[in-house]
Amino acid sequence: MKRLQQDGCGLATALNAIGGKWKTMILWEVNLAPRRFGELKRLLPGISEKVLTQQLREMETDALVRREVFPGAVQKVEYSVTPYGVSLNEAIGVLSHWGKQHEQRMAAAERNLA
Amino acid sequence: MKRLQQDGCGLATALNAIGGKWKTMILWEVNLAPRRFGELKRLLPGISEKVLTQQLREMETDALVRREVFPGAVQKVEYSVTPYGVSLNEAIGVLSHWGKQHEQRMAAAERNLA
DNA sequence: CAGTATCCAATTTGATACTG
DNA sequence: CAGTATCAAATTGGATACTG
Repeated sequence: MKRLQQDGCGLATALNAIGGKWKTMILWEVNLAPRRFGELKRLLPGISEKVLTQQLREMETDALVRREVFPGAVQKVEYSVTPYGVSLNEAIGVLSHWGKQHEQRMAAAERNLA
Repeated sequence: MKRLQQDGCGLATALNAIGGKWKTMILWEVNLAPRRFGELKRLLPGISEKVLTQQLREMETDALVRREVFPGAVQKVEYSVTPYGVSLNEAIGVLSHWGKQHEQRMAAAERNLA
């Protein structure tokens, strides 16, 4: 992900954190429960392994998720949300709420173009 | 702008509304005061006329901004924020706030990669 | 299982010249 | 002034095969 330029109001930082088509959904899933790599792949139909890996690595760098390896006969890696991730998820919730209130209207506006 | 698929939680709607590199800044500017096309071009260094036009049209479709033409010897077009735009701007404010609180930490994390 | 490595396609953004 | 029209460049996302 290319990072946006800082804008002095903090928004670029937040948008960088959720940039990429899947990060908000990944954050949502690991917020519900710790998830394994394969589990996330299954929960996010359509995502490729490459992209899932990329986004997880970036979120790990941003300390939104934590990656833990459990050694064993079968390798196991678990991704869980950090307190930072929890707080970001809450901020995102406000946006979701806005979207929920406006989705009917926006969808109608789109349709009226056709 | 390609629109995201609806996701049932409203987030896609909100992200579509602010999708595109410049929409949040455009919204911010017209929220401060009604702006003319040329004024926005000046206030958003680096944006091309094509992109500015596109994003304004989409925001107009979504009823986030209102476009008014004032006829005269010299043509004048003014863009102003709508109540919908105001409410979206407030939701975005929450994200900005999160970003503001985390930008030092995130910037440091980025640096530690190098 | 949990990734990497490649290669490719789709989109988005940008530069620029032109117009009513 | 306020755009349109083109063409090109930059990114991102996706499909797939392979590995420890």
